[in-house]
Amino acid sequence: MTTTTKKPRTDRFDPAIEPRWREYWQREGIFNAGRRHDAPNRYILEMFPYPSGDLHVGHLKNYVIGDALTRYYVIRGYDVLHPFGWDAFGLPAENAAIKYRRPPREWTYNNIAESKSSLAIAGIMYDWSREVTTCAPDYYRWNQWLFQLLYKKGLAYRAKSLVNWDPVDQTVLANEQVDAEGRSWRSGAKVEKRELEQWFFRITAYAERLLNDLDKLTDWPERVKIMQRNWIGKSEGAEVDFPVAGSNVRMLERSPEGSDESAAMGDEPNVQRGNVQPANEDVIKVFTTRPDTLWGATFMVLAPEHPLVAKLTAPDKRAEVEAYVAKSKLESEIERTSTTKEKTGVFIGAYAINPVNDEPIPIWIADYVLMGYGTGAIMAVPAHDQRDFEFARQFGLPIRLVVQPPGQSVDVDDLTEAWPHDGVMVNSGPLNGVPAGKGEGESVKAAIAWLEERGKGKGTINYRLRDWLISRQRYWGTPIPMIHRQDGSIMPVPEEQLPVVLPEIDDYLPKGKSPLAAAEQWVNVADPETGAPARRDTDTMDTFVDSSWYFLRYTDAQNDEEIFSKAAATRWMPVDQYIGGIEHAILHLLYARFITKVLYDEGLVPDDEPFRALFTQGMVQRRVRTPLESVAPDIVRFPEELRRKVDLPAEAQEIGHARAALKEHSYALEQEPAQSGAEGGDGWVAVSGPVTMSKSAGNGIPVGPFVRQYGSDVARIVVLFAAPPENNMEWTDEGVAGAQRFLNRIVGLFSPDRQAIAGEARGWRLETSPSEHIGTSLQPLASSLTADADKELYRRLNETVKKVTQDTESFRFNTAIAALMSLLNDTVDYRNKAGRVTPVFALLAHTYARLLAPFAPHLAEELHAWFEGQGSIYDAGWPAWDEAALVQEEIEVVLQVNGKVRGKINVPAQADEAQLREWALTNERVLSFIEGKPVRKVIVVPGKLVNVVV
RNA sequence: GCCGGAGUGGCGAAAUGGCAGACGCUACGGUCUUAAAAACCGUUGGGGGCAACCCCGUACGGGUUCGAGUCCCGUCUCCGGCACCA
Repeated sequence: MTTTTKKPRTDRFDPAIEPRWREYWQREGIFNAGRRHDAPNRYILEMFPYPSGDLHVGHLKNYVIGDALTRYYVIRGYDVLHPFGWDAFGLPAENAAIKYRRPPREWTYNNIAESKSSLAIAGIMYDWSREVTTCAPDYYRWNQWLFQLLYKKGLAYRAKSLVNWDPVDQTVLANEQVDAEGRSWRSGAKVEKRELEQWFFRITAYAERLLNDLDKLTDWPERVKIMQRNWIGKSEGAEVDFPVAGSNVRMLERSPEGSDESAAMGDEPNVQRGNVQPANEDVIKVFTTRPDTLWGATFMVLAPEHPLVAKLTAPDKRAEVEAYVAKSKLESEIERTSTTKEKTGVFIGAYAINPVNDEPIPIWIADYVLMGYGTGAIMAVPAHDQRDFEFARQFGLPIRLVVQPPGQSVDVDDLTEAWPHDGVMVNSGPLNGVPAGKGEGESVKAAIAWLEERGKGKGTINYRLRDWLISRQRYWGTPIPMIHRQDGSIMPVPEEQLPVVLPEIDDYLPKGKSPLAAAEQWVNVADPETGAPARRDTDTMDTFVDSSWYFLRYTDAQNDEEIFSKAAATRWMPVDQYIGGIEHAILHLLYARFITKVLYDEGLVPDDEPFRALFTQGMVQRRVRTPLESVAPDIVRFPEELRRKVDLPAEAQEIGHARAALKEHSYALEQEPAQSGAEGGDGWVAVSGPVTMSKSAGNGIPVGPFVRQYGSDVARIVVLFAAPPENNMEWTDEGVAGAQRFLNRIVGLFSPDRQAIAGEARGWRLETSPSEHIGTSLQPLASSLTADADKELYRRLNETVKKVTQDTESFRFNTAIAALMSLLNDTVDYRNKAGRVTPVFALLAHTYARLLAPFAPHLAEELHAWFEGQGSIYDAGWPAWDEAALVQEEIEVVLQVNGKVRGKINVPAQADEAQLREWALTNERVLSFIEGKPVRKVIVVPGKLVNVVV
């Protein structure tokens, strides 16, 4: 694949042309925002990356998509904002710092420099004057300002929260750092839940708006919106107050004689009532989506962490309860929420009073009830909830049917599972006979009305969304700009003292609290009001805070007076097109929407949604070739001579063996590719399926070397053509060769004619009017065309302009490029037959360069220089198709008999229905398939087909 | 378990309800070359036929329609998200 000739060949795409154009674009500021003041705006944005250093071609995909769109809108005459920055705070820098004993800052800025140079080499163009780096004080200053804004608005608060605690390393762990057995990834110690004071953002206050406004986002992928809806997890129901019973209550029991009675008869509940004492002052609030089943609540379950557990536990149960609480504290989230686990729980020796019938019901604790959802307490209705049913069976608790399944009588003893479906209410006092359901006149609404009338509960809405825990006991992040005063109160660092600069420290290892706590000089401050000794908050912010508003900072990145000016935000926001990975479908996008709404409520941004359109691109994958031995031990037995060159037929059996063994590990057996010059493969390797390009998989192709050898334009075509951009795509050598061939063919077609094309163009030069939306029109030439071949090429050109335009705007880059390939094929044929440069061919050449501009920008600019000699192609305007030219004079119409294609005829395009019908019914081939049968019906679709039904 | 999405050649994929497989890759045959590579030309869903052509074919089973890859119902498989969420 490497060319041995040193001189660039004029009939091939030469990557050596690229650096010149990159420098030209940079110098001329072609892609800087604000270049066309009066033109309409576009804000195109790729999710900013964590600066990981050298980029590989997999990283490039995201940027290539954004770059293609940017170039498309620039050539169409828009004023485009296409900025870039770095999500530079975060754990990897800290881990590297711990490992290499160098400041995270140094490591981070080195990586930024490397990544930036990769982007430059690839010719991905940004307005670098707006670069944003989140670890720079002039950025995180505004992060701190934002924190204080939320604090002042009551949206930032401090509360205790359960976190994963590694008792060996004395540190807090993220959920992802705890394995399935609940052990720390680093120390291997059993992780505990520990309660710590943490900072939260009150995102739940925006839950309803975050949910409802999803409907406004018509240009977001449906699945992302669904994921956000699920995450917010709205459910409607009721909050019901269960008073706690005093002493002297008897447990709810099933009466022996009642067990075989049909519960469907609407009898009095077959239970005995205890002697109910007046309730003590404690009330347990319960959230339920099925308040109509209250009459079937036969016990209550609290989360082990529920605050009332300690208080309510009977003295004789205390030891047992405390043991259970301690045990569940040690369990990981994964263990605890495993659905296959058997139900466990402990009776705490206390009773609650069911408010609908004053029955005492026992209170249990169980880990299947989560403190984090609803109120951390449930009423258990075993007949109609599967979890409660399992719990009741496990511990012999009573089950009472209150929803009668339609058309069958049910004995609760025979139930094998709960009945969570519709039916008719029974055993439910005032609700008896009401249909079970959520609609008007149905049980849930009736139950809520009943509760509200009596002050025993109220209809309510519950969200699964939790408040956002933003404090981290970490070094490499934005310091939380708060001061803890002597009296225990907390106050913001005065605004004029911002930023609170992250101090330099030596030891980044967390030790139970933030590493910042060790920076005594930094921590100790004077109380801004009293001058008394006070201490800074030593936690840093979650990096998701940094990334929840960076797109706003781009609109006014140099502003050191405010976070951004309202005018700048109004000019550019919302982002017209946001591009990034699906992995951010929930957290980042939800947080960014939340912060934008907060700023909107402050009157700082013009729109309460940040991203008008969202595109989630697929990843770049590549197969990994590894020595056989490293895949599976059994492959080692593969005879040595077979791992070298082999005689296939003779050794087929062994090879088959190896192949089967490899398949078990999802690998394929392949002969090593021939080394250059050598004949055939000289050994065998195991080849994995396509896996995402990454440093850890070792299958990334570095951007720099690739671009120097093949060219950025080749990389772009590979990535954009191989598959629709939302799909994962496999990077292969064959794909690279195909892209190269495509560009070579373009150069091969136009290069020899460049002077003639430039000369031919003189008379009817394309108009260039950048501010015009539609671009330049192809029409001027149309009327002068006489030859059929010329007319056909002109039609194909217009057809292609239309397709490339529409496909580009709708992210179908693969089909846009396919259309360009197809037109190229036709044009090569045309040029060979014409034998000279005709006006239509020259027009095509000029136009083709423009159509190529979003996808192979360097070559497009080179072609433009050949043909037009001056200026950038991005100021030359985008071609508009000539709609009239798309109409063919003669078209092919398909003839069908009973829906099967039986022939085709060429007819004038204007032929009307009657004519088409006539031609079809007299067509020989059609007649032969009719075979004299009577014609029942003839369907004519003008311009398309005629279907004869017999 | 719940909620989504997707199943089309050897592969990546195309196809406003109207000629299934555009475009590309691979493979095979050919031209050029001492040879190879590159480039160029041709073939490439399956089956049948000397041929003109014919039959079958978009996961599976039904349905709607003159006509279904596309719409509807059911089944299977795969992928993704959530998951003891009361």
